Amino acid sequence: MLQIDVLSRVPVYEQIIDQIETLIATGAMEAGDQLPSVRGLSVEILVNPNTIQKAYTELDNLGIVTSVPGRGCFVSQNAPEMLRRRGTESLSELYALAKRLHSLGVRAEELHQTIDEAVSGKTADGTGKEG
Amino acid sequence: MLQIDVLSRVPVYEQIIDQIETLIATGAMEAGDQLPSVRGLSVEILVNPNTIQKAYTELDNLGIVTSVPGRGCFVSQNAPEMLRRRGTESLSELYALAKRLHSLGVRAEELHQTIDEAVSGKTADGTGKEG
DNA sequence: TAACTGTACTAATTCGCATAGTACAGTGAA
DNA sequence: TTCACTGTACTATGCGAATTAGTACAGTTA
Repeated sequence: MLQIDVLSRVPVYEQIIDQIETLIATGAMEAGDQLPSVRGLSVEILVNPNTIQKAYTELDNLGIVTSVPGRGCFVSQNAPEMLRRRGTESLSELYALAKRLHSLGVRAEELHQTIDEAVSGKTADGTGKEG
Repeated sequence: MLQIDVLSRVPVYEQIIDQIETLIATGAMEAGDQLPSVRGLSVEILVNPNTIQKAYTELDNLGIVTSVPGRGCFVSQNAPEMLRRRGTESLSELYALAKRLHSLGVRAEELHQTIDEAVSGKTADGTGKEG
């Protein structure tokens, strides 16, 4: 289900958060759906249960999931709205990164083209920008 | 001269690298210009000399500056070209971030608008996206 | 000679991340 | 009730990156 890269600079618990957010945002998971149990997911992706719980707790604090002791962890009703708001707030990161690249000499046209590629899911040069 | 944010998740030595790169890219520093000495800068921005040296060493490895033992550290002749190449390579980061924001529900138009704001150095909503 | 420059070490500290283990309480079906 | 599941809480530990501290060496230049 989830793909964890232990070599990444991004902490495992953040990778879990990001991927669950993506699953919800893309419609792969809907409001009311139950997430994998803390212990079950820890076995599946070979990660300590504490790390899973840390991710779930943060998702709960973000209002994206709702944890019910004894029952499980479920996608909250207003998760899509929270995610969109979260994305809009993160536009500041895009702003800062674009500003930096532009200051380094990258043309505005290249920046816009990269946005188009990201939105369409394609790359113009085939260099594999995911990696 | 340099502004260090010790509360940032970005390591101090990376902040130093980024800001010196920006100074060169914007023309505030030119090829042949001498950088502050390791010890001098450490006193000025209240950072350990080893941290300064780590930044300088990395800038040297990137071909952006040239260190001369006994003389000092200078902006290399082909620094602008190296910076532009570095910026182009970093487009993959912009690609990944844009892809993620789009998956969270942020419209392509908002992404392009943010790029425009970053390039022009202005914000449409005045929320202070730098911060 | 003296004061600067970059460079090269070792040691210690701090902090975030992750793991390991144990324990407690709520839920729901057999 | 019993049992297996659920989330939650807590302590202890290990690890690695970042940073600081201190010392030392060699080249440059007035």
